[in-house]
Amino acid sequence: MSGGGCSVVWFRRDLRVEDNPALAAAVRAGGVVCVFIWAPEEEGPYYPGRVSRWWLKHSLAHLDCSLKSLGTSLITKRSTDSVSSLLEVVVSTGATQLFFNHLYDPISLVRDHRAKEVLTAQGIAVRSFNADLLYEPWDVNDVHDCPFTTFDAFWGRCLSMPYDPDAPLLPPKRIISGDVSRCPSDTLVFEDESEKGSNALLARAWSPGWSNADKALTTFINGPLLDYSYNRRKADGATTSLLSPHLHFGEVSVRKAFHLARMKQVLWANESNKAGEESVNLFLKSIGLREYSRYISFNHPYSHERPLLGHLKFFPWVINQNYFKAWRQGRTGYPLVDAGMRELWATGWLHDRIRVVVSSFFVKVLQLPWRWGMKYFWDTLLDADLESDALGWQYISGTIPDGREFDRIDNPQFRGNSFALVPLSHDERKSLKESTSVVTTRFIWFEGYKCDPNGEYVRKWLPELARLPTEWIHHPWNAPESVLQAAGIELGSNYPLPIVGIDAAKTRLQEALSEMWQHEAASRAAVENGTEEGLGDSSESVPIAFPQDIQMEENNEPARNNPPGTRRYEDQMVPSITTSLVRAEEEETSLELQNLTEETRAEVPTDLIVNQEPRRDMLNQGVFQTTRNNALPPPNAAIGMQHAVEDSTAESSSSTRRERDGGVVPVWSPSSSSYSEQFGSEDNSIGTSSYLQRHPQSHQIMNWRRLSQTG
DNA sequence: TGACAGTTCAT
DNA sequence: TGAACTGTC
Repeated sequence: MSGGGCSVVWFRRDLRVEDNPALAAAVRAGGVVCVFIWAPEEEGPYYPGRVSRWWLKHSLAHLDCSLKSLGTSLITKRSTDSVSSLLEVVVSTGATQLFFNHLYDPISLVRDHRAKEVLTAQGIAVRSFNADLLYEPWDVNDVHDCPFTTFDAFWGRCLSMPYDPDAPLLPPKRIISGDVSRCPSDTLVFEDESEKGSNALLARAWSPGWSNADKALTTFINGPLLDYSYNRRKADGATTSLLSPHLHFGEVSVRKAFHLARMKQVLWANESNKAGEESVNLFLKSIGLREYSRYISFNHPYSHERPLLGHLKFFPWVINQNYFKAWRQGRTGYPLVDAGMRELWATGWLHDRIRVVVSSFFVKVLQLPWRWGMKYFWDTLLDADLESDALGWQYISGTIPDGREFDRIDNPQFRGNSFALVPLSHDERKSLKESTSVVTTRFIWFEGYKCDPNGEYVRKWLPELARLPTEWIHHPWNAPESVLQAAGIELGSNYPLPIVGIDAAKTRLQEALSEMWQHEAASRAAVENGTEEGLGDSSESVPIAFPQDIQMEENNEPARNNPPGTRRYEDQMVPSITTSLVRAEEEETSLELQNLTEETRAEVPTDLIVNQEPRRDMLNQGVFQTTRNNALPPPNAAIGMQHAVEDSTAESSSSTRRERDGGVVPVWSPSSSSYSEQFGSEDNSIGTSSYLQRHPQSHQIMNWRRLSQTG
């Protein structure tokens, strides 16, 4: 044991000992105290769901075990204020240094900045590291030194950076423990009695913990990766990497995954194995999307609750809690959607393709507000991840520049080939011959035939449809009565009729979109006239509250011991999932968060430590520095007036640059505090979608500074 | 080789 | 829908 002068390593979502830069730096510095602080109330409405807490519990136990074998252990603290608890740990152990790895969700950005400030003020040396990304968000910029606004451009840049992502670090061989005799652990409670039964099933399918994650990675790289491109569209999870929950909790290093996959790619390229090469590209792209979600979150910290494209704030979402309930329960009448929702409920897992199916349906057919769907995913997914889920839902909702176009449920295809007008098959013609119908085409749900061609997935999760022939499995509403009878199905009775017809959905979508554009135009006109500043802003920027039935579903059963601030979905058929507290005062909370975050972004990192280590530490000089509006391209005529005005009033900022390994780390001065985010102009339009070309007035990302003023 | 139709797939 | 790709003449 070493006495004072030890280092505290603050573990969060980096629950591994391998390639953990904060841990490695602490080990090099001498005595180490490892701490995990459980303060879920700090997450506000994003209190972790049942399955997510289950994972965390086991991952922490696993980490503790590894640390014990290396010579120390994991101190756990229950808290409602992470920073205060952190300070207590530092004081009680006599530590002089704090090390942690970066997170990029809005709450962590604020919290970590505060931790740096508070501890630095106490004379503690604070250093933070990149353990979660290939490249830090502020290192990936376009030729104007602005952040990218489309994935393709972003990822293209990542793959052509002048320096490779850091090679993964080996686990420490031994850790000298700091003095924790005056720093006892709290017992952390991650599940209540009622949840234990459901959670027990999870252990059959999943093994949390960093070394299990490492095994999963190796298994995937040496096995399913080869056929990843061929298999990836199938609905069952057997061919995906299954790494996402491990990645969420930082049990596996994304850099290790990247380097291992790249090595395979080189190997397969030498063997002229085209499919293998393509598989690696696709796998790396999915890693890239995860990177991009952090990038978006860092550059637009409101992206989990506001559309990034301004005009979408005028979209009249359908506020229908019965639709929402039917979707959650898997009773929409669309078999693939229902199968997916039931799998999600039962297992906490969904194949990526099915996530796209159920969320597209949610947004485009039911036209429910995407944040409701995102919140439900948050509560139920094993790999719930705020940044990735926000990006996914914004993509599906068409609220990011390269997202799915919203105005495309039109004829006759629903984007993504989900609905297609197809000729009747031979069998169908035959079966319809007896009737007098002259129909020769029909709508089917085409996506179903792509990712579940034989209907096995649907039959697995919807046993009531098990006897329906494959021909009709994805569109039972088209099946002849005789077929339904033979399969024991009575639509509207033991399986629902579609709750919304596709034609009705298309009609409503068109009406809603024209309403949206009208409001958008009116708002813009008002702003340009200077009469009514931001007409419509008052409603636009207030997120639609989560549904009452979630909010009001208090759990009244006294025997249950829910974590504070949780609610239940009582209407679900499967018992015992908890959902997080829905904010009662949504508006205030958002505003507070935004202001806090803005404050964070407006300041220079207070990284006062002189770097002694050669490489990775240098990367951290610019940690959580603010934005780069000093490098914005000239205001574009196509961009709304209010932006031009803001640009003209924006303070110019100065920056200095430091050389690092051929790269450059920006260090921003306090004068770069004004934040004005906008899209580049046409000349900057790498990957600009046709949608935006058709609607240049919408070619802007919602300005977050204005939001915080008007929200 | 090149024009053209059919196809596939979107981050 | 439309860009990129495939196959045919």
